[in-house]
Amino acid sequence: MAGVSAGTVDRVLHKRGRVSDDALQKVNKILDEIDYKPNLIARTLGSNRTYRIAAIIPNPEQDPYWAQSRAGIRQAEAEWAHYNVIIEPYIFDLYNKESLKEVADTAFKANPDGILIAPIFYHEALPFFELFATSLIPFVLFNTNIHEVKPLSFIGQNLYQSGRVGAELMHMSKQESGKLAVLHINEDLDNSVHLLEKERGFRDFFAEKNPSFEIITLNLENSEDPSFEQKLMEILVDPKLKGIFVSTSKASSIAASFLIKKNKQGLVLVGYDMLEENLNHLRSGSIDFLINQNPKRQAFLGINYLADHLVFRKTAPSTDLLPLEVITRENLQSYLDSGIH
Amino acid sequence: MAGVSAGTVDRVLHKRGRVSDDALQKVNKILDEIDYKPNLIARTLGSNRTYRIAAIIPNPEQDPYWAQSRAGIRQAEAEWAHYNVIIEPYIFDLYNKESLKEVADTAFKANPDGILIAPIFYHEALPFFELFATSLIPFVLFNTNIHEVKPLSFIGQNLYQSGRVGAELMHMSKQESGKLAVLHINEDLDNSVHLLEKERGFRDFFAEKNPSFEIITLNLENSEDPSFEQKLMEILVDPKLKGIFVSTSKASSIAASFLIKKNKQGLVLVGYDMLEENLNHLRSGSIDFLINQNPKRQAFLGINYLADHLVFRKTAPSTDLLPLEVITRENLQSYLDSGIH
DNA sequence: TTGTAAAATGTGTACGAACACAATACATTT
DNA sequence: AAATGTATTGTGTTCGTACACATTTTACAA
Repeated sequence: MAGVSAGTVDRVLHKRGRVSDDALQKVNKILDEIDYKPNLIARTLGSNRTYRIAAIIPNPEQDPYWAQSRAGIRQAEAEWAHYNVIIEPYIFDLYNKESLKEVADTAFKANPDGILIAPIFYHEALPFFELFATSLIPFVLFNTNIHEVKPLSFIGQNLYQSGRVGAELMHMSKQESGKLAVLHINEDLDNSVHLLEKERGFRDFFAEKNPSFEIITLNLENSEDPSFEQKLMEILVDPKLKGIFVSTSKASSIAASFLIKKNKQGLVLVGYDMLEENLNHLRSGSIDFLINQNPKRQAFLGINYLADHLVFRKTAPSTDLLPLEVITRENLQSYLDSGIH
Repeated sequence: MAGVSAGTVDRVLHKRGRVSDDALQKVNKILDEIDYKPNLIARTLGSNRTYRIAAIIPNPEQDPYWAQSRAGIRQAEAEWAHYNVIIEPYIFDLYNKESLKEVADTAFKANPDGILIAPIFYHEALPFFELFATSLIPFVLFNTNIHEVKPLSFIGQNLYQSGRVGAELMHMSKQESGKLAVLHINEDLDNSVHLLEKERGFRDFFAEKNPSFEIITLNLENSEDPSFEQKLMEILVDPKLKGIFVSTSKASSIAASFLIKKNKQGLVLVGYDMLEENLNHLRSGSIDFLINQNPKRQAFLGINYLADHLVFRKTAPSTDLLPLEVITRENLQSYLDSGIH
């Protein structure tokens, strides 16, 4: 149509240079006129290349939360296998910050076409993003946002709002004023910034809606700690305590088990995530609500955004904040039945 | 590899016949050995055909609920455009059963490759499914299930469980016993079967968990009906009334507006769906909870299943019951932000 | 005018299938 | 044995693009 060969059109389309101004004009004119859209199918067939995506995540065996992320990656991998997209997992130790560095380094040296990473250790992860950027390797963050870097995409949740939802649920089920506890169980100080965001949302909600509630914070480093039980007990004995908001997924079932052990009833317990143990507590009534952070879907989407970017040149959303799903006893099954939705 | 030509392999792969037993054996042996998986990309390129999907739905302009379905179809259409999948909408009158028949007939005569239908009029829709089946046109039902027919897929929700969730939410926020009203506003008798499913779930929950609640049912045919206000008022004046469970999306905001108009406060109102009006009531507090039926996603998935079936020969789930999402004031925005998720 | 390198352009094949059509093999009839 | 028909098998083109490579044009110096 433009009176030039396919080769020239190809050069224009891919900006490979080596095209005269004259030809460039002619081709672009036609391209514009016919509103040319490349056939993505033919493109992937033609280029016939394999894309490798490195997935840098904590060891799934150390925490069921991360096992769900792993599952999401697996699912995405299956869907993209047809397009010659390969996922290479790089697993680091959840309790060892140095391990993240080593693993990320290995991943980088493998020179992948894209990187998905859960940068749960801020300081250790930070230097890598420059590396990725200068090497022009697109990378996607999930679970933990790091605002300074500009990833292809971040996938997670609004933590502040998440805390507000937790507060709302608690307020809903306990109208009479009293005492509420925010419980953090976390061995990592860096990560506590994120947990504090949830707490801030939680407190803000009550400050606005019902300041008569007294809210206390309980920071526990480790559930295996000998002082753990004692510290938790101090708070639980207070008869005015109406509810507990637990800021992490693993801790939710720990807290619930503790309540059962101490035979404390009538407390509202709001926790996080659909881990097997949490679900059991939800079913039996020792946990009242779970807010679903959907680690599976987060990782799934992360791979999707990368693959779509690589294979189809689609633009990924710079941030994708997943809905704050409220899981109760009655809607639980519907969530389990519906796959990743 | 099997010592035969590509043509013979093609015949074996597609079961076109005209292959000797000998060749069949040889090809199948190799196919099995190398675990042959067709390249779906190359297949769509090679076959180079266009698929037409007929979408038979109520007029989106008559109801915001159906407007959301329409939006879901649009979104799916955009994603499948690359694969030469075309959606042809067939719109029928939400308030005219005959219209469904006419429109479905037209759709069928256009001889589409697949059909998505919201069969809200049971009797009128029923005969078409035989037609579709004998013509070997795959069809997907959404919103309303019709058990007798065997569609490629049904997409909807567990209505009984949905009622239970509504009850659970109400019970959560009103511990003191009292009276509760189930409100149906619906001009269609057939459809009321579905609403009754929700009611059954609602009642069952309280029967199990707290039988001391008295539950009454209010069936209203039309909000424009002159007796509408009077009938509703009769119930509202009862000081023991603690909450209202509204079984349809459109009615949710009608009920909320009514409460505001009559200045009734302190009632828990549980309704359905993220329609604009409902969201406003949720934000202002006149609606407490919405259960999201996700009409947009239902239709979106319906097209997806059909297109995946046609283009990639993927097997669709015979039924896909979407999660019963609980929308509150605090998590509302997160749902709005996250697209179709 | 010629030579030469760089710039610009064109050509051909591959990607992995689908499908139309040609060609061959085999059995049966004459 | 030739002719015919049918069953089986093979070949070639196409889909829309990517990319390697060949070819042509241009600019400039000798």
